[in-house]
Amino acid sequence: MGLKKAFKKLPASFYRLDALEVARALPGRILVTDRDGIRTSGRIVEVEAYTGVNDRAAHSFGGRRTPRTEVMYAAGGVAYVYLCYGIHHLFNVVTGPEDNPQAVLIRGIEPLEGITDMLLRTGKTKADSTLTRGPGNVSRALGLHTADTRTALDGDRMFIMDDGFRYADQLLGVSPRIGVDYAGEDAQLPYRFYIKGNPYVSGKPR
DNA sequence: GAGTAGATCCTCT
DNA sequence: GAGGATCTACTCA
Repeated sequence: MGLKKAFKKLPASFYRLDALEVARALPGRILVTDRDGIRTSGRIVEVEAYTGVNDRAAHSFGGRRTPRTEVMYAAGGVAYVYLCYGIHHLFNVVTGPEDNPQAVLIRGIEPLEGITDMLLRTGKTKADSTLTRGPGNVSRALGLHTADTRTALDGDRMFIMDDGFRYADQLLGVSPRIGVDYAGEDAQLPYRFYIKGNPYVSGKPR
C-alpha cells in the first residue's frame, strides 16, 4: 500500500460518539473494505443517523433487543449489516457507548478504488452513478452481507479513513430520513446528511 | 420525466 | 404469517 501519512484510519474511540455526531462527521470520509485480497473504497456522500431507544425508526426503539439487533448494543465501532425486503443488504456503523444502541446507515458513496470489482459484484457493465447510490447498492458494490455484522471497523478488513479532504460547509445538506414513514413524527427528524448535487446521493437532486 | 408494482427472504409476533 | 431503514423496470405522458 502507498503513503500512510496522509490517510488516517478513524480510531475506535470515534465511533463511541453519538450517532448524530458520527453521521455529521462521515460525509467526505473514505469507506474501505478489503476482502479476499480485493480492496474497494469510496468517499461517503450520504448517511442517516438512528439514535436508539427514543427513535421510532431505529430497530432498537424502546430498548428492543433481539438476536438481530443485539449488535447495536455493543460499543460503537462495529458493523451492523442486515437484509431488507429480502433483497438488499444495508450497512450500518454501530455508534455510541456500550448499551446505547445507536447506528449510522451508509446510504451513498462515490467509488474510488476497485471499481472493476464493484462492477463484477453488481453485475453492471458501466460505472455510472447507480453503482453505489442507495444503501442496497453500496453494500453490493463493497461485497458486504449479513455475515459481516460485528466486524470491527478499526481492523484491516473494514475501516473508514480521513484523507484530509473536506467538503465545503454549505454543501452539506440535511433532510428527513428516507423510507421511514412508519415512524410517525420521528420520520420528520432531520437525521439525513448528504452532499448537495453529488450524483451518488439517492433521492431527488437539490 | 413521473408514478407504480414486483421482487424475495429473514426476522419477530 | 406479515412486513420491512430498497431498487429496478416498466408504464404512461
